[in-house]
Order: sequence, then C-alpha cells, then structure tokens
Amino acid sequence: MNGQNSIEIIEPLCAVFRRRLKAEGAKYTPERAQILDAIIEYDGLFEAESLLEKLNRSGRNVSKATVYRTLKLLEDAGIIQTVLFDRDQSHYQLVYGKQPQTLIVRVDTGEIEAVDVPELIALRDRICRQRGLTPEGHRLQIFAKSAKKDA
Amino acid sequence: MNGQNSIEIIEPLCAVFRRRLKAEGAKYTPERAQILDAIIEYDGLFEAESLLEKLNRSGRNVSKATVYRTLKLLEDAGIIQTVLFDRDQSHYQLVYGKQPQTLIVRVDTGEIEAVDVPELIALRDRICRQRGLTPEGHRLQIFAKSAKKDA
DNA sequence: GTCGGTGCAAATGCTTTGCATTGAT
DNA sequence: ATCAATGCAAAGCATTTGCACCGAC
Repeated sequence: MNGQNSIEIIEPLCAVFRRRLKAEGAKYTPERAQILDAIIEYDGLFEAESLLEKLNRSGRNVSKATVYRTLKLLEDAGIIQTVLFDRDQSHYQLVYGKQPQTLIVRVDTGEIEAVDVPELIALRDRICRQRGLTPEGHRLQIFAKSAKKDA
Repeated sequence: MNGQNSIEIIEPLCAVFRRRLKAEGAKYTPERAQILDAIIEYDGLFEAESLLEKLNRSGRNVSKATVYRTLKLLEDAGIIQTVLFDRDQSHYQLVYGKQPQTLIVRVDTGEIEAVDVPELIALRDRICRQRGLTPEGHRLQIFAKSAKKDA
C-alpha cells in the first residue's frame, strides 16, 4: 500500500541486475532486460508460464528456456524468490529491497494473499542468533479458511 | 527434546488413520499400515524415495504407486505435512498432534534442522483473526548460514 | 459379487539441457 | 575470433494415472 516495506532503493532493479551479471562475467541481454521488465509489472506473485505469455503477448519474444534460465539468474541475484505451494508449478515474487512477504493461502478458495508481517523478521533473527546463524531469508505460508461456520 | 510439543496423544497414530479411512469408506490395508509404521520410525523429515527404500529393505514390499497414494491420504488425514524446499523432491514430516515445526535450512551446508517456535502460532493466529480467517496450518522455512566471518 | 486397493508400466507436465546458431566485444 | 546467450526440441524426473488382477466383507 505504501512504501514502508521498501528499503531505500536508489537504483532501478535493472541496474542491480546488470551489475550482478557483469560481476560474474555474464551479459545484460535484451531478453534478460525484457524479462525483468515484465516481472516488475506484476503486483505480487507470478508463474513462469504466465510470464512467458505476457512477454509474448506484448511482442517481446523470448523462449521458454530463456525465461527459466533468467528466473534462476534473478533468484541468484536476490531479486526474486521462488515460492513453492505445491509441486505443480513454481511461483515467484520480487523480493529485492523488501522483506519477503508472508503468503496466506486460502484453502477454501485457493486465493493467495501476500502480507507483511514485520514481527516475523525479529522472530526469525532471534531464532538464528540463538543458534549462531545469520539469516539469509525465509518463507512463511499460512493456510487458512474463512472463519464462517461452513466447513 | 521433551514432550511439550505434544498435544495429548491418547491413541496411536494407526488408530487415527484407521478411523479416518473408515469414515470415508476406505480400508486400512496392510500396505497402509506398513507405510505409516515406517514413517513413524523417522525422526524428522523423510522423502518418498527414502521411505520406499526403507520399506523394501525391511521386506515390507509396497509399490511406489501405493506409497504416493498413501502419502496423500496421510496428508489429507492431517497426519503428515508436505514441505517443499525445492522442486526436486517433496519432503514430508509427521505433524499429527504437534504444531508444524519451523525448518532451518543451512544454505552453506544444506543441513535442515526442525525447531519449535511457539510464538509463531500466536503470530499466525493473530494474523488470521485480523482477517476473519481460521488458520489450518502453516509452513515456515528459514534460510541461514553460519555467522562466522567466511562468506 | 461388489468395491476399493495394489502393482506395473505408461503418461504427465514443469523444468532442464544439448546443440547449432547468433551476437557482442 | 571468442565466449556467452538464445531457441528449439528432446530429455529428465518426481509424481500420477489407467488398467487388470486381487482380496475383504
């Protein structure tokens, strides 16, 4: 809703990605740029298939193989995160400059809502600290249904 | 470490499973019993393949198809939970009579540790209550590495 | 006898990969 | 020229499913 989830993003994501690619001797190709652009257009979660469709629908022709390869690069770069609800399909979300969101999966309707749970970060960090670990990230999925009386 | 995570298990798991199966007109077959037994022998997480191996190694011959079908039944019965770290393989854990455990995935070593985080339940329930939802379950995975100075 | 269950083998479907081609420095 | 990236089609692989046979009530 507002910017409270953002952590000072000075530079655009494409710059982050480009820098990262350069650092490992890889190239910031037009295909990779288009894929990142299309991802940014998503509000929340997206899937490889939907991304591929969106790209092709808007004339940015990129092959499936390149989409998958780029998703992996983006994940390595810490720009997106893979979320797995089931084994059918991977879901992805933009995480760069944000804390990963908690996902509420409605078991009755199948809807998925992303919410921020600031306390979770503190909880996570404490759990790690107690064990001498440095947190790198987390994923929380909550399965819930409407509290109405119907089963 | 101790029993504080248990919620009064009066009856053995097989009884729970049998009752559940009967309720839906299904049978508690020897194969299903053996699969549940083998699952109980695990401390924490297990995978379908490892379970199948263990069954066959100990002479309890069950087919792969039956293992997968039974895992699904056990999940529906609320006895086990599926945990997905990646898309290679599903991991399962016994959850009946416990709160699902938080899993700490060591990104440096690949080790996975299951821990109890009681506060998480309260947090989850509050998040759901605020939205008029009833929690059915959750999954929290924390990715972390050793806090030592090495990358 | 009816039904559900099992095992086998084949199918599924997302994701990955091999390979020839293409593009940038 | 060299080295990486792309696209296509083929492969991979955990999981699922169709089907014939089997066993319990």
